Parts: sequence; C-alpha cells; structure tokens
Amino acid sequence: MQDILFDFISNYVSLTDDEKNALLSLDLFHSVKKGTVLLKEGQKTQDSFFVLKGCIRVYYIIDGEEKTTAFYTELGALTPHCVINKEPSDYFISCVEDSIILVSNADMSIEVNAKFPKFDVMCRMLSEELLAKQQIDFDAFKTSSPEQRYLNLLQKRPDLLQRVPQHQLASYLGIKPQSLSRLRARILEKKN
Amino acid sequence: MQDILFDFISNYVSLTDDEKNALLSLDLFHSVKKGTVLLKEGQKTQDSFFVLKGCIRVYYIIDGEEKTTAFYTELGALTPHCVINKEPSDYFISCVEDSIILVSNADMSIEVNAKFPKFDVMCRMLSEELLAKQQIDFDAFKTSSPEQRYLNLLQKRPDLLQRVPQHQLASYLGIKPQSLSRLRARILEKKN
DNA sequence: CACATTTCTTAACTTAAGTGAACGAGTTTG
DNA sequence: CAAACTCGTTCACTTAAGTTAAGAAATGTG
Repeated sequence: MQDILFDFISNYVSLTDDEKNALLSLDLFHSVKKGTVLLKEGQKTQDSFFVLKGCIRVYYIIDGEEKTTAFYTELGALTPHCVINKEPSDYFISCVEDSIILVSNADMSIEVNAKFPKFDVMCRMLSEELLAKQQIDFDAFKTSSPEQRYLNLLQKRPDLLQRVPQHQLASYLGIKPQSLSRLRARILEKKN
Repeated sequence: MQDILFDFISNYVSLTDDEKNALLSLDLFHSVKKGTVLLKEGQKTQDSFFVLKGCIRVYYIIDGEEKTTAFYTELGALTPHCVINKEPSDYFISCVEDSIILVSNADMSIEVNAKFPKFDVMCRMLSEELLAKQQIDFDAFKTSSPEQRYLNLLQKRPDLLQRVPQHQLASYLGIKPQSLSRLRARILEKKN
C-alpha cells in the first residue's frame, strides 16, 4: 500500500528515505468500511483525503434528494471545500466501497511542508494539475448532452459503471435515474 | 493598475518593496484589443493570464460551432491546460473587451519562484483556492437546471449579462441561444 | 448613408428529459 | 420466513430544450 503512495509521489518529486520515513511515521492510512460517512453537511474538517484503494463519493442533499457530484477512486485526491474556506461543508462525503484512504490533516501538512519544502512544491504541482484537469471535465460537461456524457464516462471511467449504483451515476451525469435507464435502453437499440 | 495587482497578492503573501520591484521589472502588463485571440486551438503556449481589467473568454469550436465555457474578468487567473500538460490546446482564448492583462511565462515563473519562494506559496494557495471554487461551481452546474443556472448567474455575476453577447452566455449555461431567449421570456412572464 | 453582418427574438415542430406511478428482483431486517 | 426497503426498469404524460426558419434590431463598414 505504501508503494502505491510513493509511486504516485515520484511522479512529482523524488523523496529520500528520510522523507519517506517521516511520512510513514504520521500514521496516515485508514481502512474505511463501505457506507461510512467521512464528512457531513454542516460539519467542518481539516482533513484531506487520498484514495489508495476503493471509492468515495461527494453528494449534496437538495430538497431531500441526494445529488452525487463526484467519485474519487484509486489515486484520487480530495480536499473538501470547507478546508479551504473554513465554512461548514455544503456536502457529504461517504465510502462507496470498503476503502483504504490516506487522511491528511491541514495542520499536520503545514508542519511537514515547513520541514520538507519538497511537499509544498508537490502540492502546488498537484493542485495545478487537478485544476487544469477539472477545467477540461467541466468544459466537456457543459458542451455535451446527457447521452454524450454517458458515452464519455463509458470511455473514461468504465469501472464506475460497475462499482456504483445507477441512481448515483445519474445525478453525476446531471439527470434523473429514470432518464439514465431510458437513455441506456435507447443506446442499446441504436446498436442493433 | 499595479496597485490592483499588489492588493490582490496581499491576500496571500506580503511582499517587500524589493519583491514588488522585481515583479514590476518583468514587464508583465499588456493592453489587448477586443477580439484579439490570445491562444488558438492546436497551439502550444507557456503563458498564463491574469485579468486586471476587461474580460477574456475560453471557447471550443465543435462541429463548426463556438462553445464558450469560461469568462475571466477582473482578478481572474487562467492557466491554459496546454501549459500544464504540454499538449496542443483544445480551445481558443480571446478578448471580449479591450483589456489589460498580466501575462506570465512559465519559464519566467520558475526563475521568480526560485528567487522568491513566497511566490511558490502564493501560487499553491491560489490554485488550491481556485480548485475548490471551481469544484463548487461544477457541482452547482450539475445539480441545477438551465433556468436555475441562469438565475444563479444573475446573482453571482450580473455584470456578465451586460458585457457579453447572449449567444456566448448560452453555451456557458450549456444551452442554445434560442433556448436562452425563451427561458428569459419565461422568467419575465412568471414575474408578472 | 446604405449595405452587410451580427445579434437577438419569435414561432412551429421534434426530441429528450422530468414527473408520478407501478412492478419485479434483490437485499435487509425484525 | 415474511414484511420492508432499495434498486432498476418501464409507461404515460408533462415540460423544456434542440432544430429550422424567418425576421427585427443593433452594429460595423465601405
């Protein structure tokens, strides 16, 4: 499990053994059971999450309805909005599957970053990269229809369709579960 | 104009006069005429943009149609995707109005950041903040209808409705210009 | 100033998503 | 094991967005 983390980090900076040990000594790894809620609406937290194995999900409850807006799977990094802006969270985060998650506390990060400036550089590269990636995803969402979005998801993250209940996928695609059902039936018909 | 920049920066780090002068000596400010294209599809660039005055716009051309996905106005920062991933750009960037824009080259940034680690810290804070903000925007887009998105835009960025042609706003809202017209008429009717 | 172009609106028609309800399959739980 | 839930699908109906076309209003240009 540690290797997964260090392999990931090596894409950005190279760590000495000292630095690796410093990281490991922080006791960052957590096993989390399916269904566990990591963050609730209205709560504040200082924790960021990095998925080593499994899947976590971001969702709002609007007019009593769950609206899923994001899934984070292997190597996905999520810093909740409330960590940045210090406001109570607008959304929930929960585990879609039994998962292994790295949880890093903001205070702790400050310490580590002070000791090892490398981490700061890595964080900057990472968030710049994530920002650019998310911009592309947002653009693709804006410029395409629900059907195109579904086909695009099928291409880019086919695993999600297996791992995640369809009604959660539906709101992720910006539509209702019934519409997703219908849309899938429509696509199957076209193929034949 | 310089004050606008330094006021903005002071939200993140405090600069000494030396550092301010170092920044100013880089000749970053550019006046750009309405309609100027700053980046074309297929091009690569190392430049990031920061709007001091005016408005720039990101758009794709898909099946011969312009699809606008973002507007950057005063204090908006845009690092094109191609700066991060070194691939040719998928989109265009152009000036909606006569604008004053700070253009910062990636190589230059590396130099400056090496000399003044403070800038690195600021860039990290900025991109983390932008990432979190964009996530919220993306979530709001996914969880709402075109009409709600329009009303939301009216709340959050009323200036855009004045500055920007409606057919560009339409694709920004994920719909066709005719639908935006109709939607606006519908809303007016409801009020009366 | 007249002509061309761009921008916005309106209308009729088509297509797809939202809504409410019902049903069966699978899972959970008392 | 039976009752209660959850999940996905289907259907009939409503609502809103896409499409095509036409024309009015505003803007730009020779």
